[in-house]
Amino acid sequence: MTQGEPPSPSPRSRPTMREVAALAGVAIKTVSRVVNEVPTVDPAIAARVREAADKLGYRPNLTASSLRRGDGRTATIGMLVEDAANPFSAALSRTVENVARARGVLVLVGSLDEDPARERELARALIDRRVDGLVIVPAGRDHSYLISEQRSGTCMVFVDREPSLLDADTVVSDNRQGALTAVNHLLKSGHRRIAYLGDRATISTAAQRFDGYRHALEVGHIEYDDEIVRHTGASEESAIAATRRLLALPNPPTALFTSQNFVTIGAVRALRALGLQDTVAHVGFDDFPLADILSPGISVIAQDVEQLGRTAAEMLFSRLDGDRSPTRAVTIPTRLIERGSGEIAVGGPRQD
Amino acid sequence: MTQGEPPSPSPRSRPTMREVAALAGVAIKTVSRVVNEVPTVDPAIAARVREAADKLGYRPNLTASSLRRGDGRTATIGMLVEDAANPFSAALSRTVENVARARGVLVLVGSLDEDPARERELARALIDRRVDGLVIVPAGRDHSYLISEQRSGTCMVFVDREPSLLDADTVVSDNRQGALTAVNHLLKSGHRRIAYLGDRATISTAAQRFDGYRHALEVGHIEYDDEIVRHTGASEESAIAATRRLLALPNPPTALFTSQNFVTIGAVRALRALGLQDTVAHVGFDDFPLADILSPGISVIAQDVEQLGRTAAEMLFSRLDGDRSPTRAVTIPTRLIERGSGEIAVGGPRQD
DNA sequence: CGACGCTGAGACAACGTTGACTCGACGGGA
DNA sequence: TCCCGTCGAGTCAACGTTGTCTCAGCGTCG
Repeated sequence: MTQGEPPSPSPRSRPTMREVAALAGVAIKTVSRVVNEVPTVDPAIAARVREAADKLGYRPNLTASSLRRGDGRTATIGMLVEDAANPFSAALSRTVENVARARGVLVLVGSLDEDPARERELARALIDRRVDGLVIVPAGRDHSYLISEQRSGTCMVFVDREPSLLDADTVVSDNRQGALTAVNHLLKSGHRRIAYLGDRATISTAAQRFDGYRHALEVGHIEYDDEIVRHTGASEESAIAATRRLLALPNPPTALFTSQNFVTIGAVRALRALGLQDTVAHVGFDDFPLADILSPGISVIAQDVEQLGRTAAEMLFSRLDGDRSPTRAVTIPTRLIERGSGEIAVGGPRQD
Repeated sequence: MTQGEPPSPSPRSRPTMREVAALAGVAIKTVSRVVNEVPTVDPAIAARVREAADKLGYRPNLTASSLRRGDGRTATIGMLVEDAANPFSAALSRTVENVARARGVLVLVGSLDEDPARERELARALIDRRVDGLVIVPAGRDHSYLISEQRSGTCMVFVDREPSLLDADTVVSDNRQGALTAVNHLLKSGHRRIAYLGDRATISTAAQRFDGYRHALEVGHIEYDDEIVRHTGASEESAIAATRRLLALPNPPTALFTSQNFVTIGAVRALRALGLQDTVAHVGFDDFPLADILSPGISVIAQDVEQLGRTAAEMLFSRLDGDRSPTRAVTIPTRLIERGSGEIAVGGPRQD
């Protein structure tokens, strides 16, 4: 296991402009000018300064610079997601990173794990580091604690879920319409007993998707039945258990609408374990990798994660660029992808 | 789309200790003491200060604080991954985040997309922000540009891939042994014509896995055949094409060893498209979600991503805590998961 | 030939905070 | 009663950088 030398034999600290200036025989301010590429520096002197900087391995200190600078910008934004490891959050933060990258801005990422306390802590931690702005997938239901931050000039955009008790820019998927489309799609195949399986109803996206579900039933003149509705957590395990219970009912559903990623996967697992994957129709909200390769392929309402992230980031940067217009709420459409599971007719595999 | 009021009607800047001090009628230093919870402050005064701070919505400025403080710590580390959106990188950065979180440290994440220039840029950008340390999944083959940073006191740990031309702490999976295990496993089922399909050979992990493949063949007295070895890029598309070409050979392989995530998934797609998923044996390096739910399930050499990330983060923090011992190279074992695809016998489905 | 504008570099202070030091008040022991 | 130690709060400078101002030197034009 042991390999080499101590990593820093002489832990002397980082060179500063002062040292570069001394070596180049100029004033600190001149070094500053060269580093910031101010054109009014004699090329010969600039070259000497650059040489000295290279020799010492000088790197500018952005924290000091942003402290002194007029705008106080740190060229860093904060991003709060549900869990950096889950595909949705990962894709979202990557998109935001891409937009930020184009402007030389870095992204501090934090995972909330659906914990409102953690949301507050992390938001504060980011603000304490004076990030230029925040992109937030909120976990809590009360964002009034951000009002003062907003007034202090911290820009923020909410993605995927709306803020509560706070007026801020927001970008969300059209959850209600997506759910409605999903359920309508199942109705079209003749299903009349369609179960709802979703995340906790306190989560705004889940609530909206549930709302779409109910609305679709209403329009289709299907009586709502509490028995085949389950608001479980967003874990595969609880979704598996819930699906099993649903299908063990005396009058089981012939179709499932699952309103979240992990819930969908849990349902898929449960259906396969019961050998019902070709019998019970299933549409899930939010696409996931390999959904197309399963048999049957899983039909989903796909969110445009890239556009969610890009729009949010662009809104944030336009605020940072000085946009003072009223806050906006942008809705990104979803799209149904038919892969097989959602096209199963009542009582068995597709007939056509 | 339009919603509410302008987000910051009075963009007055953030209150500072000075203003809190003025409101509380004390000196700035006293505010500093209260904020830093120095115990030698009169409780009554401390309460007054806290009240003033709350009233103004005061938040300490960590950039200023870290600038002035002796250690210059920013309570922020940088993490460079291949692509924040891919499952391996996402899981890795989440684990690092977890370790950092326990210490009140935030993580700046950057994606390299296998671009060495981007690696240098981003590493510099992080250093310019004076992160306390770096966790790097390198893209390049020359890290000598980091020597001066290391000497300047920036701690760094490499994960998943070793550094080149630089002596630094490293945590990697046992790639060679993992590949060896995979190929041995296929040999055990009687396969003699085992194809290798992997990422570009310039990537150190790919090279090591390829090395394990060759070594296993050697030990098994199987002649190495260039024709069934493909060093493609890490994309599903190129893996699909390569797999198709392999299986169209006059003397096609009876088993596949795919040495990377996306390559594995590409091979799975190609096999299924050809209807050969139950005929050609297949072991992939690196596990992926839903690998168990496919039929057949995909046998893989699973990396312990959590331990990779945790070990790397812990090594970094122990350096930050002053550990000056020689650099270490830690190897994390892998483990074979049998799910079906790797247990297919020569010439068809498993017989037992 | 002298005044003036311009160009390029340096001096100085300040960003928000904290380390090192100072100073006043209070209490206890001789 | 007086001196000194202690405790709590304040003053000052500095972290590394940049905005503002100043100033020296030079060329130009009347």
